[in-house]
Amino acid sequence: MLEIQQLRTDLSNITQQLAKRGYTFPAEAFNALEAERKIIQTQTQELQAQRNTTSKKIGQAKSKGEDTSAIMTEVAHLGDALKQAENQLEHIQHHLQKILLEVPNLPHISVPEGKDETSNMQIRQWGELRQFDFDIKDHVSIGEGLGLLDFETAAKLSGARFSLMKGGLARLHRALAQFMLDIHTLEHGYIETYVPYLVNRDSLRGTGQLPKFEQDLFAVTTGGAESSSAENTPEYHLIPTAEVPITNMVRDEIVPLQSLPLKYVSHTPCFRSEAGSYGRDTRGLIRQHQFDKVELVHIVHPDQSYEALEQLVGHAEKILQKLALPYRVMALCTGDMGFSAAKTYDIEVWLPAQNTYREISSCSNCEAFQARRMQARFRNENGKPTLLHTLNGSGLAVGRTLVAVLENYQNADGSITIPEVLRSYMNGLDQLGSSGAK
RNA sequence: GGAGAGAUGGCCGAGUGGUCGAAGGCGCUCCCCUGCUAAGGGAGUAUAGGCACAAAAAGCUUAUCGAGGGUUCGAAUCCCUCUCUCUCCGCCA
Repeated sequence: MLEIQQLRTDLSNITQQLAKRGYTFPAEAFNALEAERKIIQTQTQELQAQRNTTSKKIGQAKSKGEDTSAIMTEVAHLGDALKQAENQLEHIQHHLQKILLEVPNLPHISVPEGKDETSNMQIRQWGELRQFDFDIKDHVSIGEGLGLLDFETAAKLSGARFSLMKGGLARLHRALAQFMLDIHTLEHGYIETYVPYLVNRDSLRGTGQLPKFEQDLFAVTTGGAESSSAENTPEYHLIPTAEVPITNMVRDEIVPLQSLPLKYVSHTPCFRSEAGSYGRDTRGLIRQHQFDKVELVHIVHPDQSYEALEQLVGHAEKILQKLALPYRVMALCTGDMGFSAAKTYDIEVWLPAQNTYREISSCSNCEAFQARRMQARFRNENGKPTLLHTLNGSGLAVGRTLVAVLENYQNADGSITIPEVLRSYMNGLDQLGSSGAK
């Protein structure tokens, strides 16, 4: 959410900046509402002041035992006028709020301008692409070839865009998550958290998923309850990312200055409806309704958020480096960034079978955008409550990392070499496949 | 799911219709006193918004005692709904 004062005083500039991301701010509607708001609010407050002073007078008179009927008739008509003004004001404020909640964040000055991903800018590249001397397979063929990846059964159990892993593959998946958690907690100083996977609407509004992106979420109703009618809106949604529960820990809080920065990591499943992505990435583990992710969140002093963003990306990169998976870091352009982000780096891992880099992490500085929605503040140097800055990033998406490991570490016989750093999590196993791992 | 109790400022806690944004205490800040890191005295100490203004300060003003609604000229206080916490019972991985 943007600051409304900024919109009042600096509208044309803001409209211009939002246009860079392809968002058209409804300036005329906003101005009209603001003009109306100003009049009605002033009027309402005047009526309230009038009511307050006369009520006080009545109180004073009564305590002296004086007759109050004269004053009483004076305020008799106040009530209706006041109620009407209050209703009108509330209506306008609602409308304004609705507009505000749907406006995306302003891009940081350093963000490259552009319409879509073709304008994203490569920042750096890491690792050597492996040369294969055999015909490589994609992760689906590899996993199914091993008999450890089974989309058919997953479809029977649930439907499209679900997966089922077994044996060594399921374990490798777990190993990856454990490995990531250990690096982030032991080497990068994050606090491990276990969080709810079902959250309420306030939380989703706080991080920006609601009200605009409800169709991307899964909603949950209590068993046996009336199916969700308009009145009966679902109480919970499945988290699309751990960013939601983690970041919302500071919602409506004022944290002490000394506790900053807060750095949290959590491994959770994520649930996304993938509405509007029909036909995209239908094969394999890349785009699933349910996937695991290790999420990193920073809650920081506003002066430090861009420094924190660099650190955050570095922490995610570290995982790929330790796994020896080649990747590149991209700065997203204005048109490709998410709703809440002021600046985003994507990390893209090399997938040899697709002969391309694919997104495996997205690290964003949301500045005060989420904090303003959440009223997440800290007590600053002068003791004043001040909005925090929030950042989040994947460190990393576990399923996609598994895809990268399968494809980059495949052998000619269809087996997989287990990356060195994961072997201690695999009971010392160094290969999945021919040597007979079940 | 059943029965009961509760939710007040950074914290504790008083307040059952009128001058209450809220006693008192603790904590914190500043000042005074004090031959010394003690004791004492004094002052201050919520947040968000609106108006006006070039801007800041000051000013005027509104809202907020878990949330929302209601009664009333007037609500922390009365009524209704909801949320959360605690105790006991039931059920449950």
